Amino acid sequence: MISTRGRYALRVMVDLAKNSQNEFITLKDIAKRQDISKKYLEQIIPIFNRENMLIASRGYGGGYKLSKSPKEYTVGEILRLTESSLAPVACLETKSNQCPRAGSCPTLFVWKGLQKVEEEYLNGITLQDILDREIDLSGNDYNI
Amino acid sequence: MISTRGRYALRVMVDLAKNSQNEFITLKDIAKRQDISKKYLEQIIPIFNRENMLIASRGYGGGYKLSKSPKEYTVGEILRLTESSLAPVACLETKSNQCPRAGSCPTLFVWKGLQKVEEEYLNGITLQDILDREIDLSGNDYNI
DNA sequence: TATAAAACCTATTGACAAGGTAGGTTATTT
DNA sequence: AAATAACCTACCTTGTCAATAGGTTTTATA
Repeated sequence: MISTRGRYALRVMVDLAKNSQNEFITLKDIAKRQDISKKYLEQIIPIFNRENMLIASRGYGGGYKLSKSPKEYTVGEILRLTESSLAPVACLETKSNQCPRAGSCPTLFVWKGLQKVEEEYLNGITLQDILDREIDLSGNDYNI
Repeated sequence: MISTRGRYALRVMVDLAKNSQNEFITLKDIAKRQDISKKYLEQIIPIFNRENMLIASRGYGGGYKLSKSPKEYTVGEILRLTESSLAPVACLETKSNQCPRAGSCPTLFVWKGLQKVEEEYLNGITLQDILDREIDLSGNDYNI
């Protein structure tokens, strides 16, 4: 299950994509707009700065803005950076988590396939896709 | 993330599909074969009995067997019964978990789409598919 | 009919991660 | 200098997972 970290991160990125016309947006504003604890966001969002996905500016007049066009961010990469793991089962998380029966496990391919399906889906959606979709939705949530 | 409950349940069902030629198989045997705590399985497997997916027999000579053909069980239904939730995010779990912003949330369609992709994948795999696949794999895990 | 063996039931526990809160430090503009 | 913003690190509370434990009920066999 995707945790609040990943969900909040995505909402912040969408907020930035939507509200920044090349000027810096403060986390304070985003936190208020999204109704998320600013303190909590402060430990999530710097991750993207380290990966050069955001440009940060400290001090008066500072804030964040995207470093690239919204179509160059996928939901998949945003979640990979913020979620502890996107693996659908523990035995696919790390090598050390791999179970000793992996070599003969008849169900392993099920989980590998699930992971593939998920990742392909998440890698196929960009921030721009979300912005485009939002225009369609404007005001209702019936058409999904 | 799929928990041990769901993973173990699937392994037990595959074990039954594979090892039962219409006779009852004890949880003791399955637990030993799968190297899973029998006591733990005892609180998972009766779920399937209640749903008439398994036939249980108590007492001497008793055990479990499938009530239908392996091709009539999907991974999806097995997981839905054993996992607390298959929703990819908390806000899709229950109505009471739905967030107040749902009506205007620009990211909600992403999660709904993810859920759909996952469920379609899991509903598309049967126990028979797993048995068939196992023959191919026999002894190696290179071809996935 | 006693006994063994099986499923079934319910409570409890220990560990761990999620989801924050708190209090500070560093950088930058006015 | 002062205000404001990002950034860092430690802590804490709560809930769930993954079992373990100790029983009860059912049924075939000796």
